Amino acid sequence: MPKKIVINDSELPIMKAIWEKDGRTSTELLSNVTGNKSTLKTLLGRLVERGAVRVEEINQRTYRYFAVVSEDDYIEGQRKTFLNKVFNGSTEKMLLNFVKEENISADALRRLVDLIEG
Amino acid sequence: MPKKIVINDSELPIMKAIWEKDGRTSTELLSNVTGNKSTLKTLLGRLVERGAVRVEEINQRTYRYFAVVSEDDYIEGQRKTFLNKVFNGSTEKMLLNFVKEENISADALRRLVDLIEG
DNA sequence: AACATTAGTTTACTACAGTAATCTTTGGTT
DNA sequence: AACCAAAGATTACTGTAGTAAACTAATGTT
Repeated sequence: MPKKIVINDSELPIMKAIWEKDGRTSTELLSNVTGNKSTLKTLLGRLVERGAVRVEEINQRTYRYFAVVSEDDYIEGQRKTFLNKVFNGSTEKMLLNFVKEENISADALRRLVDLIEG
Repeated sequence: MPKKIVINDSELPIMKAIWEKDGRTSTELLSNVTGNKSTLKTLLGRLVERGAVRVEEINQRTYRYFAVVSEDDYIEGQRKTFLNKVFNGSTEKMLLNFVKEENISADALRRLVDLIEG
């Protein structure tokens, strides 16, 4: 199995910017993320190192950055981790908790039902 | 605001054991958790240090452990973090994703609707 | 051409999670 | 009383996240 590529919290804003628009140069990219530029550059470098992001060299001073790990991959990983860790893998328990604590309306649920049933 | 008490992943099994039954001695407690005893003892100590767990001394060699951070507190923290981090705080997006990816049935949702509407 | 600006690389430091061995008591056993 | 087993405390080591300064190279500006 290809070992799971981790994206940690400080790297996430950078990934989000890449997901938002693939193939930007680092300048474009990082101008869309807040924080110390040097730090951001380090984080971007680590993402590349670990294979979450792919670089394409345009010329000696311009690189374009592309997501290797997709947002869906990321969400899936987070969802599964969360579900297992907090609700022992039970979607039922999870749903119940969200509905109760996040005040999800009956209407919102009905809309979901409609969506499923087409 | 009372600063948030973090419970990290390796500590979680210990907390779960405490939530399951409050007030056990460390021996009872840790026998319900797998892993190297020395490690577990360290983790339990850190939980006490950080105030997630409270100790009551019975006598010089026996202590009982009680949860200060409740399971609900923990779940709430995790839920909020997850929601913000992965779905930018949108319960709608989150629900949609779970329903799609975790194959939640229309029936399960209807049961939730009933529950809400009483 | 000299220089400042800026992109990208290297180095670095702290905090903390994860893991566990060792040391120190102290209560139980022979 | 002597000793052992076990509880708990102390110490410790590695890896990685988070943060950022310093260095280097290349480019555009005057």
